[in-house]
Amino acid sequence: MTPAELSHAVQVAVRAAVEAGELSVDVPETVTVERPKNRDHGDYATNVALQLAKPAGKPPRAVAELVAARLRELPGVAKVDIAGPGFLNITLDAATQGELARSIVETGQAYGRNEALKGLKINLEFVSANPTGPIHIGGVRWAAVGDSLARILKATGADVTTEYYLNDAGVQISKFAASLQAAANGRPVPADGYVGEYIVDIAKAITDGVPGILELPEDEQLQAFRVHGLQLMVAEIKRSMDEFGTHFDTWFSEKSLHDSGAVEKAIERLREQGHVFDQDGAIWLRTTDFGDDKDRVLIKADGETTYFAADAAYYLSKRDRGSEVSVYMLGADHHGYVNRLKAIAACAGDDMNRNIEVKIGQFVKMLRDGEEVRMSKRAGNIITIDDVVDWIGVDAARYTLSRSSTDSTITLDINVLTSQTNENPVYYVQYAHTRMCGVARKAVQLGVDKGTAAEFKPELLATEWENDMLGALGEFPRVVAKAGQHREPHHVARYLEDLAGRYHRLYENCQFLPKGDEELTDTHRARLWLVEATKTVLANGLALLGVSAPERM
RNA sequence: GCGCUCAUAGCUCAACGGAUAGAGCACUUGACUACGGAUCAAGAGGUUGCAGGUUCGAAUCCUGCUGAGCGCACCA
Repeated sequence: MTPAELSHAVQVAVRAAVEAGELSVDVPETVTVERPKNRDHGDYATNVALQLAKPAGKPPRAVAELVAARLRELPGVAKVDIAGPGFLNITLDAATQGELARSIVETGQAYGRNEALKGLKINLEFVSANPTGPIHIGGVRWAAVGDSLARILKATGADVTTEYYLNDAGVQISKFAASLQAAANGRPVPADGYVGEYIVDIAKAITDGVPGILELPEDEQLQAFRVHGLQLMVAEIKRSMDEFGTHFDTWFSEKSLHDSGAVEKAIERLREQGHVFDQDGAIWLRTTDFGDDKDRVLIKADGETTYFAADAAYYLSKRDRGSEVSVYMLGADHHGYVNRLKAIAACAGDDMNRNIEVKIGQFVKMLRDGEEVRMSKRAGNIITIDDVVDWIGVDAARYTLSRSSTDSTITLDINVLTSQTNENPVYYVQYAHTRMCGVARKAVQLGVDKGTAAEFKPELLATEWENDMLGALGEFPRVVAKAGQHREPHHVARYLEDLAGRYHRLYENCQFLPKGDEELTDTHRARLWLVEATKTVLANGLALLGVSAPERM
């Protein structure tokens, strides 16, 4: 019996009590059934009686008794206790619980998928770092979290489009081009220009690849560096993302918004909604109508459109392309943008509490020899995505960056991650998977297998370790759904760590295969089903994080 | 000055408003004639920054305070 089925059963029990006239309350739409931390509290616990006590006008324990009496009648339910202030602690038959192992094995890669966000069209934009330099550590966090989130949202039934917004227009690109030109000509980098080895490398790649570029007139030469530099930098970013296992469905060009007239059209649309006004020779969007600190300029007095105008056009583009929920993942230094971005949606007539979500991710701090390594694209002393991958590898990088809530700043100690990689929990999780593969290999060696589904005897999975494991496996779809709904992939990572720990304990306490001269028993077979189910969940979970599930390490 | 985010074990971090706040690492003590010891068992480690409030119940929600990071452009 899955948690979802049990939740439904509890709800039915409440309804029966109401229909029998024993309870006078509205039947709740959903009933929370959770895995108690303390196993003395049964396989599952529900607080439904506590929540219904007040509206029913009865003591919680009295309500609990009414529900418990009905649950006890259900097949598969072994015991129902009332504990504490009125919790219902439910214990299932071993066979009912054990059935889950077969069900998971048969569901395979699809186990964990759910429909919590069924059909919801989500546009997920992340990284979107300026193409004026390599992706730095902050962007790496978003690459890991954003890509994992996309996988999780898909597993939760959403229709997801991932997107990288390329700021390929504007002043920063001009500075980038000027920096390349200066480097190529052996001139000092202009003020506010970009420095760093990558500038020299790209400049060299351009002069090598475009013969005669240094003989062009100054302005033509600058334009050539702009075009080729942008091209090379974007290619470099795409390569890094690809190697990091991060996929974007769309690479969206800011320049295309300007070139196509989308920016002007967006302003017109916002004007029709009545939120655009003229003042001091500039054209403004009245974002203060929707919680922003101040109104924002769309077109400056000199006639130039602002970056904010492109943002507005970009939001409308996402909307026009079918997005119901546009999720922006921004760094903590951009938190001031939250209100103005949401105001764009509101000014366009959308629901700013539903159609747009802006997630703020806290910084990643890196330590080396106990000192913080500052990251600055302009200083040239930067930690790039390639550095991180070289140091700790894709799996460890993705896992480490995905296992914490984006709300918290995280500190990565380079010395620890480079010298003692086994301190990273990803190895703990991956090792559990390799051990399960080892069991499978050993079984083949012994010439035994778990038998057919019809031969599987779920009631033999009765020890506390097996029960713990089954309970944890049953949680997986709910964990994925929660991670998707909260847009927080770290729930999946933490769950996998817990699962790996349970597996290691199970391994210590339950023999899966016959030793020496022993015969293969039904208990062995049942446990092999459980091991395979566990392996399935671990592999599915790691896949959601974009981390490999190795067969050997 | 205004605003956003954060504050949990020595460290890095968890905890749909639920029961005794948990993992990993580090530390102490044990377990390898094994299905991979990259493991397990046990121990120690906490007034969840401080003070109030809300309720059956608060690390979680509300208010104030303290501390930290960040942001407050007709820049991009």
